[in-house]
Amino acid sequence: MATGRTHRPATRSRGIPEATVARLPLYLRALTALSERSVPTVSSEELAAAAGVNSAKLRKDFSYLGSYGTRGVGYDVEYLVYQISRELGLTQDWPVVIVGIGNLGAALANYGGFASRGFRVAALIDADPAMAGKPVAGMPVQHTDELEKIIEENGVSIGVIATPAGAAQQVSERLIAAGVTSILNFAPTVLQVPEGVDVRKVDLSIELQILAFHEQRKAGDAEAAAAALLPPAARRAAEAAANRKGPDGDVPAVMPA
Amino acid sequence: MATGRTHRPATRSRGIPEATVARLPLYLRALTALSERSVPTVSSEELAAAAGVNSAKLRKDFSYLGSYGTRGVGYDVEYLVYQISRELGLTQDWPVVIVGIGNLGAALANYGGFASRGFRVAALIDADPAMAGKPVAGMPVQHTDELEKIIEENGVSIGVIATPAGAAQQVSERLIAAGVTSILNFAPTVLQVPEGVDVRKVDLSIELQILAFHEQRKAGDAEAAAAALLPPAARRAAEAAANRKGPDGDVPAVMPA
DNA sequence: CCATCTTTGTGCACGCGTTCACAAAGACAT
DNA sequence: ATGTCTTTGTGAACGCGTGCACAAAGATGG
Repeated sequence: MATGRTHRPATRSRGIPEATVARLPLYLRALTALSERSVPTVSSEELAAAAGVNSAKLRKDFSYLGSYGTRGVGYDVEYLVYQISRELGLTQDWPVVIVGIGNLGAALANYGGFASRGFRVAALIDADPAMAGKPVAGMPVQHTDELEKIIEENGVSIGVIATPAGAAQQVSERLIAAGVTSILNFAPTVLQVPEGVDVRKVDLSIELQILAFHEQRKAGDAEAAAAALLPPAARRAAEAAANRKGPDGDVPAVMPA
Repeated sequence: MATGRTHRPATRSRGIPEATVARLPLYLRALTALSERSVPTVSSEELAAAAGVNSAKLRKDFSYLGSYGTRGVGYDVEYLVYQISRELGLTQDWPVVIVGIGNLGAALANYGGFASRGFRVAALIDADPAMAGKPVAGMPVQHTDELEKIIEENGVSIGVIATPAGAAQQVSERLIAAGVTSILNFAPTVLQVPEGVDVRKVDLSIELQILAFHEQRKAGDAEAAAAALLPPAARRAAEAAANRKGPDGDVPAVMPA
């Protein structure tokens, strides 16, 4: 997957382990799909398969919420949907602001996943005066000057940062000063935030690098294992590596982020 | 942060812990910034601060790569940049295909973070015939029919899925059949993949839900602290009642993803 | 060459998360 | 009622990751 957690100092929130919280949305999605198909109950085994986790883990996760299952039968889908939604705080409306309406910010504004599940885009904010007033996802972009006013008037507590890396820290500081206490950061920077503010980061570049590491390992293993018996993918990867550009192989092909 | 890992069965790759691998790109970014400012050496303390981690953790991470530091001095920035790049496999070129050129796919295609660090967008692929040939990020979109050919001709081993949820599983199967062994999945679905294929997922909706959980907890804590010390059961009942929106309070306010 | 000072590298202990395996609980049939 | 069968809920063991704290290593100055 593509993100890591930030600043969660092992503070188990209300007795529910952080790892469990991170999986609840996964369960919720699977349960919602079952609910749409009018499936009344589901066993831990089935649901675990749908969510891609171990069934024992799922049962233990649910046990933190309470005993909502029936032995010999399974879990009531509708009831569980409600319980998880409530636990995650999705029974209320969360106004969200998106700061930085470039390619990514615009894509986020158009993303359906925001609108569903209780998240409402309260405003789109950009520092470029030329963007002000332009409609994106059926909503006029507002200038950064309005940031504090928007947050206070709408009671926004969650902010999404989709600005360039250079602006992210400053934006986060303004968001926090205005009352935001949770930030989803798409900018490739480590945000420095005060105690009590939650930051989660989504970093495409980092995810790719992690994949590259494993990819390289696979290729290397395959190579070392046998020159013969190469699986097709590894063989092609090796070829691609051999096709490397330029004979000057000693300078790392790394560029600034 | 905004991602979770998938299907990493505690298989410590080449002796480097997965948690360390996930941090290497972070260090690399901080080091690259130092390198641009022509800083020759850096201590574990300084670098850890820049990367937002504990200095002991950083030193232990580096110790898995080898002993690249000098006691009393610190780490040589350029050398470390090279070593980490090599370890992550960034000294070679990784051709990548992006499947699903909607808002998000287009944003990804335009994202600078791909072009840098050895990742090269080899092709943009979409199932919509109307998209075929249209230029996105200076590159013509190709139709899904060409998927297998593109992957094989370019030796692509990393695929990015930015399609709607419904198409993701099928796309992943085609990618894998054609030789892709690492997938970065932006679609809100759990991909079912065979052994040996790495999947990382980026799920905006899940990240927001996790933030909402903590946000609710903060609000709840403040409330509970302010109000008289109600027993947990009573408090949860009160919350449930307060959280009901509208008069039709028995239907959970959750929508399909 | 020796003393001092800085900073690395790591042994160790602790806590979280995962998984196994099983007893308890309930449904269902007879 | 009673027995059987299914599935939950959880005790316990294990392994990974984290962070402390310190000894070893080297630089630097006299």
